[in-house]
Amino acid sequence: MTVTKAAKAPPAAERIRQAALTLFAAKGFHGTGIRDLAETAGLSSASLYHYMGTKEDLLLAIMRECMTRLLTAGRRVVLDDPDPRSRLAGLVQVHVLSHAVHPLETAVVDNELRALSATARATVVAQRDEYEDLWRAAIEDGCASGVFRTSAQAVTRLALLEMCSGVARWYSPRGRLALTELATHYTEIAFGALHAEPSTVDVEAARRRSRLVTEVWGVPVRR
Amino acid sequence: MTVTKAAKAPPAAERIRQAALTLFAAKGFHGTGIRDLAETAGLSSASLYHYMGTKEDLLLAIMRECMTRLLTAGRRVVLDDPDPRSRLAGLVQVHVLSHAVHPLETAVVDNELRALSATARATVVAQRDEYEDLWRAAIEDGCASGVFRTSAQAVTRLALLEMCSGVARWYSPRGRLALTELATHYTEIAFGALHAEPSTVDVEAARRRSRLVTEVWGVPVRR
Amino acid sequence: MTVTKAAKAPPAAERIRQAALTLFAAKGFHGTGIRDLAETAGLSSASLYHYMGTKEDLLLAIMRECMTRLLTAGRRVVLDDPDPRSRLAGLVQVHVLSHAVHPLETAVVDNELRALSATARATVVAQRDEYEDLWRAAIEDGCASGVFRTSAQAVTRLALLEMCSGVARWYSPRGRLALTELATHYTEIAFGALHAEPSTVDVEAARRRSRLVTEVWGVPVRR
Amino acid sequence: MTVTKAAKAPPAAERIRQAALTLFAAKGFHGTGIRDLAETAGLSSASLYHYMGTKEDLLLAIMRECMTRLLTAGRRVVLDDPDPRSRLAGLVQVHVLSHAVHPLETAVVDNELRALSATARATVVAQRDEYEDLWRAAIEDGCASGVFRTSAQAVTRLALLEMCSGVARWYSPRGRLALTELATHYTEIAFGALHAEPSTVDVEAARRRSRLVTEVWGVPVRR
DNA sequence: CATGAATGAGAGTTCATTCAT
DNA sequence: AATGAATGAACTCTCATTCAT
Repeated sequence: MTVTKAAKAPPAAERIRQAALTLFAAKGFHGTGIRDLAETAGLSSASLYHYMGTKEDLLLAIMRECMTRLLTAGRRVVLDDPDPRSRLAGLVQVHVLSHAVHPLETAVVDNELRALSATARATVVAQRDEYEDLWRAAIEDGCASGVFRTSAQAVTRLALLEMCSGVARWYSPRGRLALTELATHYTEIAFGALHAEPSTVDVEAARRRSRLVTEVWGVPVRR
Repeated sequence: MTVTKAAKAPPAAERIRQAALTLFAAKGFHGTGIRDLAETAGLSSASLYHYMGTKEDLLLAIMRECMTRLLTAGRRVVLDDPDPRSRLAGLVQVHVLSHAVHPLETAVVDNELRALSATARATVVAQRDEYEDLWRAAIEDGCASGVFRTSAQAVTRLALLEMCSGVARWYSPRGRLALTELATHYTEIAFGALHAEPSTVDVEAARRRSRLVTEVWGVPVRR
Repeated sequence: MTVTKAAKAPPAAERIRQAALTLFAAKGFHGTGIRDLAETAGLSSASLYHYMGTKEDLLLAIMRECMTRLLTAGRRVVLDDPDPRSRLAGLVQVHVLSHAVHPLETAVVDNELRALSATARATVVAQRDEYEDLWRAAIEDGCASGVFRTSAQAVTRLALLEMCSGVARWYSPRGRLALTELATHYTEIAFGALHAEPSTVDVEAARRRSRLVTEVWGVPVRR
Repeated sequence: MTVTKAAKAPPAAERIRQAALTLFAAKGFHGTGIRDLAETAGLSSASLYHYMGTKEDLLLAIMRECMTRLLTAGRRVVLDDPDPRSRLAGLVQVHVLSHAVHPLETAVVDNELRALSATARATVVAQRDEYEDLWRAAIEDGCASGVFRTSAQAVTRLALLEMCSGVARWYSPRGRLALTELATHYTEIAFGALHAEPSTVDVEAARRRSRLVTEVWGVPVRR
């Protein structure tokens, strides 16, 4: 029956993707051998090539998928929350939750861009630029309407982005900090950095963003 | 004579260090071949081994030196500024300036820890932990004395550290932002994150920290 | 019905043979991969093995079939034309026509013998030796009866054989030279090399040999 | 002393060239593995790459060198013997001697062109075309001045070239046929094919061409 | 001080082939 | 009849490193 089948091991293609994710995140693209991947995925190295092109293709697919998810989530936030304050709060929360719940994917995107060939890299950089533009616009709009204030928008944007991405490097779901608290905390810091009025915690909005991240990644954001 | 020699190209050992720094930062440890290093340093690959041990030794030396400089600077800040507010400001400024002026060294420390063997990594991690402890103590003391306030000290510490380290990833001395402004800006964000009174810009202290970074790295911090 | 089926694509086994012929001739046995074959034949690589044994079996079958046809044709010439002059003319014409009309098969036999294992190669070499013996005997008989003259029969035989086989390497049916002219031309050269009386063109004999090649190969020799 | 050194084994680069020559001729480019080459040359497979670029570079170097020698010899013949009859005789003799004495090089040029990439192949094909043009001009001039006669110059040229190149496939220096006889014999056949007056053997010219081949290849043509 | 020569190990990738479905 | 899945062995080539000179 289909029910019993659901308990089976995931198919090879998925196992390869998972192995690549884990190893690329842990040891880097160049530090990961094809034979590492094969062993972790439980196949022979030759069998990998049934399911993938080159090792670089595998990396590119992972990065593009991750960036696509981030972009999708970011765009949804922009649509759902036109107001600059809640828009930025949404971007921060979606970014932080994505990096906390999917540290492997996001770390690979952050660290392995240089491993891509020039043409492949360009496609990911284009996605990243588009994503960062959502942040840029939110800060710009907020400054224009007076709810944000900063002497250097670009610096603040980059500082906040690096700060939020850093979550992928240290957050552990086993730690004592709940995801919602984490996201809230980062929102507060971001608002502080932009000299905005302290954010009254909008529980409903936070729940919405948690559901959004869940939906976009296809993996539940617990708690 | 030695005087005329001073104008010549730097000695081989220094050229190797510089090549390693550049390449490890640009392509990662595993992405950098010994022949890359040799070519960039202007030697044959065999000649490298007159000046260095293994490739990993080279990486370890770079990382330990960088961490030692950061630690030295951090400790000096702690000695010079016992007050938690100016202490944290000092730590932020020293960290930001170090990362802005020495992005190669700091990026290598941040990104290539995983390339080290377990024992080598432990020594660097110990340094890093000691360094982070300076931040932890500053935040803790500030919270204890009421000048700082945060619902999760550890999270704030990590968020600020990631934010400040991120400078190495994007700051360009060719950009329009001056180093002093950069450091000031990050201090403001940090104070905002800790709900501290806005920092009145202490020009004298800022100069002191700039000199400190210059001294510790042996390379002038311009402007 | 069989009639409608006749218009369809050839069956898989024939498509494989044709693919092997084309690819072995164009890229050599070792330069042709099993996946090349499969793709060209329009099957999966696994499906190939329903119709063939190993890749070498495929090569061997092609070579033996080709040699069998050449031998059959050669033997028929010997039977039809006992006179050394017309016998040699027949051998030349049959060889030249076969190589001009079937350059793939003949090129594979000429170039890929070395790709066969020792035992397989021996069977083809035996056929080739038997075939060359028909030429040897024709030249020997002609010299014995005084219609041919050469200071080194073996050298002349090998020179003529290489010359005639070379046709497969350059003749194009799209060129301006008709097949019958080609065959006649080579006969003249052969007679010159053997100091024979110039051959009066025997149109009827030429037609007979053209029909013979058609029959033996199962493919019409046009014009 | 240098004298004793002269008796030593040839240097690695030369051993590699010799191994490549032998193996490419015997098993073809694709049939020859890098490990075959290494073993035959007496090095490890990694060491090969001290002396060569890719396997294809090695093949290309061999082919270009061979074609350069043939071209050099052919051009010298054209300069030394302007008269079409002796010119063609010279081309035949130089070609036959080169192929008999250097069957490995010439066989590789004849058989492995298809193994080269398009750009590399083009350079060799250009040389081959230039070489064949020497033959074309000799036949054309001879026909124009009436000393040669053929109904299809191009066919005759190709037939003669294939015939002469075939020598590399079967001639053995251990056989009973002397090189000078071989060259003379082929000259006679060529003259017969062109309906030229039988060539009175020009011993002096034959010696000159033997010396030429010796000189161009740097290897003595014995007898 | 500097390097050419050399290599075992391993890189990513393709090979011909088998087999359960 | 046909194939997706799978693999051990081999492929070309590069790796970090050593050593005699």
